[in-house]
Amino acid sequence: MRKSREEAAATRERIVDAAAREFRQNGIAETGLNDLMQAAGLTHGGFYKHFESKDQVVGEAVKRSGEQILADMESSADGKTPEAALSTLVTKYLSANHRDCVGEACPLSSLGTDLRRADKHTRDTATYGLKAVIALVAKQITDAPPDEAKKRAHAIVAAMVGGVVLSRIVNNAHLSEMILRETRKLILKQ
Amino acid sequence: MRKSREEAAATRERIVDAAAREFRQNGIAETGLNDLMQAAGLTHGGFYKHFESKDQVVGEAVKRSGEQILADMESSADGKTPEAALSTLVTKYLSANHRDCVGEACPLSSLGTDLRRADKHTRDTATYGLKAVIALVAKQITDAPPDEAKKRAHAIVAAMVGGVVLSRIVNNAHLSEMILRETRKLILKQ
DNA sequence: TGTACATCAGTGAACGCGCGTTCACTGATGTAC
DNA sequence: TGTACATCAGTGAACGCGCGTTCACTGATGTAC
Repeated sequence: MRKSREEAAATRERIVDAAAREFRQNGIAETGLNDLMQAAGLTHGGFYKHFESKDQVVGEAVKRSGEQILADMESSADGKTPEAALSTLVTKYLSANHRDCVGEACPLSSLGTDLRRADKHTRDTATYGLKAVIALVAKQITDAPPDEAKKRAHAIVAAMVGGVVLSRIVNNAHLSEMILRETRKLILKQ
Repeated sequence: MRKSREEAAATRERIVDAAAREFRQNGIAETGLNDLMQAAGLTHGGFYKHFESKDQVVGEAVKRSGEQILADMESSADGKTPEAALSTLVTKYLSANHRDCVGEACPLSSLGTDLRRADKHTRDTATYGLKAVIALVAKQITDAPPDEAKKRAHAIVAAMVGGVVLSRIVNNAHLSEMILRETRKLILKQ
C-alpha cells in the first residue's frame, strides 16, 4: 500500500500537527508514539518511515507550535496602532481561552518546564521562538527607544508565560482569573 | 531487619526529601520509584511500606518543596523593611543561583507545567503554596491598601515564575541573564 | 505509451527494557504476660 | 525484668504493561526501458 509522495508528505504534516497538539495537552514524556500515531489516524509502526526518533518529532512539534502561535500573534497585531497591538497581544495571551486551550496554546506556557529537560535541538528551537515573540512585543513598545523596548519585552513575555502557567495549575476559577487579570494589569499598567 | 519506629520515620523523611529533589531536577514522569529509592539509599521494593502510590509521594514532595521555599523566603524577608524585603525576595527568586539549583528551587518554577497535569491533591497542595507565596509578597507592598497589594502580588509572583522558567529554557547565558534582570526591573520598577 | 521491476508508506507483530506494583522472606523491634 | 511471640522495615525477585524501536510483509506508486 505504498502512498504517493504527496500523500506521504501530508501524512508527515498530520503527525507533526498531532504531536504539537498531544505534547502540549498531555506532556512530552506522557505522550507515547502510539498516542501520536493514533491521533494522526495511523498505526504506530509507520512512525519511523517519517522520523528518526521521538526526540526528532518533539523538536518539529515545538517548532510548529511556535510558528503557529507567532503567526496568530502577528495577525492579531497587524494593522493596529502599537498601543492597541500590545494591549491585544497581552490580553489574548493572558485570556481564559488561551489558558483553557492548552493543546493549541503557546508551547512556552504549555511545555515550559518540560522544555528545560528537552534535548539541545528542541531547546534551540524554543529559544528561537521565544526571541521572535520578544521581538514582536518589543515592536509595539513606542514610549522608549528600541533597545530599551527590547529589554522591557523580555520581562513582559516572562510575566505572560508565568501568568498562564500559574492560572492553569490553580484549582480555583476565581484565583485563576485574578492571576490572569492582575498580570495583564502589571504589564499594561492600566 | 525490622527498623525502629524512629528509624522508619527518618527513612520516610529521606524518601520525601529525595523525591522533592529528584522530581524538581528531572521531572515527575521522568523520575522512577527506583531512582527515588536509590537517591534515598534504599532498594525500590520498600517503597510501598511508606506510601500507597507514586501519586502520594508526588503530593508529599510538592508539599515539602513548597514549605521549604516559603520558609527560605520568610527568613530572607525577616527583620527587613517591607521595601528591602520585597527587593530581596524578588532578587533572590530571579537570581542565577535559583535558576541553576533546579532541584532545590521553588516547585512552581521547576514543575510548573507538570503540576497542571498532576492529580487533584497535588494541585491543591501547589495552589495552597502559591497562595502563601502571594500573601508573603503582598505583605511587603506598602504603597497600596492591603487588598490592592494582594492583587498586585498575584502578578508579581506570575512574573517571578515566568522569568525563572524562561531563563532555564534558553540556551544562551546572556539571554538568560537578561530575562532575569529585566523581570526584576519590571517588578521593582527601578 | 506500455510493460517490468524497484521502491517504499503503512501495517501489525515482535524486541528488550524499565515502569509501577506485589510478594515471600529476613530478622530486629515491639508487645504481652 | 525476662521470655515468647507478633509485627513489620527493608530486600530482592517477580508481575503485567506500555514504552521506543525494529522488522517482515503488503501492494500501490515511481522509474527505466
